[in-house]
Amino acid sequence: MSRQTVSRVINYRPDVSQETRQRVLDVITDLGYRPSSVARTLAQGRSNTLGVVGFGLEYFGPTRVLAGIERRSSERSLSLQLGLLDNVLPQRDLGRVEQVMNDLLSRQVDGIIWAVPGHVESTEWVAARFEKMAIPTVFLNRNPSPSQDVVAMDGRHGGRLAVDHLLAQGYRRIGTVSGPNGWWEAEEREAGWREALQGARVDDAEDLRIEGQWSAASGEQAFRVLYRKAPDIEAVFAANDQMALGVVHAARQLGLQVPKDLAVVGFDDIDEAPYFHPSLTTVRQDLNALGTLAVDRIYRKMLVQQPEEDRQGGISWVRPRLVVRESSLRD
Amino acid sequence: MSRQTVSRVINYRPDVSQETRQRVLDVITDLGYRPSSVARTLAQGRSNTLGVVGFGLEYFGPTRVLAGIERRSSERSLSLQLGLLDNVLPQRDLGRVEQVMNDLLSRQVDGIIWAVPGHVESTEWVAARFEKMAIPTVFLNRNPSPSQDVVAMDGRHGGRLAVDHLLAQGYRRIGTVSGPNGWWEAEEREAGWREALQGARVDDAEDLRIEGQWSAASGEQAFRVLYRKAPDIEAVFAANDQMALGVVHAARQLGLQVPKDLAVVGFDDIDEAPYFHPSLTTVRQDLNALGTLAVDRIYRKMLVQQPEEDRQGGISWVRPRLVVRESSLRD
DNA sequence: CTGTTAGCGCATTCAA
DNA sequence: TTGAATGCGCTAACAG
Repeated sequence: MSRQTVSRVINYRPDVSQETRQRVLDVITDLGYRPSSVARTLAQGRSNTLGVVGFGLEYFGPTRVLAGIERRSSERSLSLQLGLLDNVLPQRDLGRVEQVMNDLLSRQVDGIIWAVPGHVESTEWVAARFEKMAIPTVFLNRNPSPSQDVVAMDGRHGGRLAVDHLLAQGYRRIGTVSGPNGWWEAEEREAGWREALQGARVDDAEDLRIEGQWSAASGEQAFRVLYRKAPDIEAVFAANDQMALGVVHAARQLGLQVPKDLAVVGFDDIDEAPYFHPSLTTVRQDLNALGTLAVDRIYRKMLVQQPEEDRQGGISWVRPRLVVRESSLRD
Repeated sequence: MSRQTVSRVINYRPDVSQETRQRVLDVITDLGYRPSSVARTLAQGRSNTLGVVGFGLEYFGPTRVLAGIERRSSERSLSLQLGLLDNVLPQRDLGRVEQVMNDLLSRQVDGIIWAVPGHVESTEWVAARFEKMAIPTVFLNRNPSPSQDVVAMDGRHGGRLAVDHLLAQGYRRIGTVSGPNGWWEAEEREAGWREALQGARVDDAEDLRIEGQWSAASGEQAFRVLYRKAPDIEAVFAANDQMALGVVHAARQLGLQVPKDLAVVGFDDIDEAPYFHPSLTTVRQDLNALGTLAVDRIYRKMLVQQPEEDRQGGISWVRPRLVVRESSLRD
């Protein structure tokens, strides 16, 4: 029997007779034969593999997104080739970036999901880097661009949800501990805070904004500074749950009770949030959905033969929702 | 110029003249030539890739270990091929396991790190599954076996540290909320608890042991039951920080103050632990080191030509350490 | 429905 | 130090 016939069988081609197919299958299981996807990739030029450029594994968000990507990929029978970056600014660690990209490309991945958090100082660079690349790419959580496919969480909406909730309870002096300057997600959440306040005709809020670094320690530190500057602050929207935890911690040490003296809302809804003391009101993101969407999106791009055709790009938003717990409830 | 010469250049072979080498390198950068690792793998039979079989990305431990593995791999110029399992019992999800293993093997990975948490009901199966496999393999966090290479966290030691700390402060009625029955790591930590108590001649502790499921919710639930059975309980060693958080939560609702009425010690030292209220005493594991060690270990195995030679197996332990905070401090 | 020929891009072996 | 022949395991295109 020829190798061709075998190839046809393992590729589920219809043009093989039933008995031949069965005979081949029997021998295959007998011999424990395992088709080499390496050879197959070389011959076909495609690998059924997705390249994912991620950002560390120390943060909650990126990790959960990756989990979503992994699950959806395996459902679609795609393997993952993973490369992680430690710096939000790829251009600051060119060596590593080139190593990762090179690895992905030389392995013939069929598409790339760029899951490194967006940052003002990197958007230009990333756009340029991918400009001439012929490979289908989907970007996660960065600013929309007409020429790119982006899948993102609507942090602005989330910020509005959080602040509207606080406003609805009568709070007016509402501050925010934002994420690090320059991070796209941080700026979106902050914009949501600002828009909600403007919508309620609350002015002079800019002095109630302070930068954090995502960590609980930075949240604690930030609130200390904020409180010194504006002791009349009534509520805080923190751009993630860890910082919210830090804010609560600082408030307690400053003799403030949460939520009695200070209302706090976080962002993410990490698993521990319901068990904090007080339990934390927060904005929940469906990170898993984000990953799923990214895979589906790139999967479609991969199927299209003409790379020129649906270059339309565009952004898909995933909307977060508010989860109200104790930390924001005025008595 | 022949392809052979090019091949020699990109493989850093010594037998090329300086000028030829330079000429080739120039042309390479000019053309943006990128060697195909697929073709290289096919020709050489090795891929410079590590296969990692991990366990979800929803848990703290496995994720951090993976981070350590990734970092060390990239330092050693190894790529990662990732496959995730959702069930601790591989034999319960045969389809997925075979899919993952098949994928790794058909891609010619040079070694496999099995990073699925050990479980009594799976140890037999896993051992059998890898018995005849010729590929270098290192196992993470499972029971030592003479024939296998295992890298593991010494949870037993960690448990002893936690309980000795409680004993040193005069507590005697020390309970434990363990991890799910059957999980190797859970049983090790529990064994540490038991050994420490026996070492201090504290008997009758078995009624103070209750099973949790790693989650904060399960910890809360467990402590409620425990407290009902034994209201004289003075301290709790929880097998992870989330459950410890749940215990604190339950205690508070039961009218107990931590640490005044109940001392609590966790395990893991998640980033939020210092910011809990009260801040959480816990056993810190260097998960990054665990990953690093695993990569180093398999790297060495990969280099050995004779697969038979150093079949000695053996286990490498990583020792956790105690971090004392408020939740366990009497007075 | 099945077999033949050719080639994917590289490394190994041997010859020059 | 360089080049030529051969094969890694598979699939595309064509022929039968």
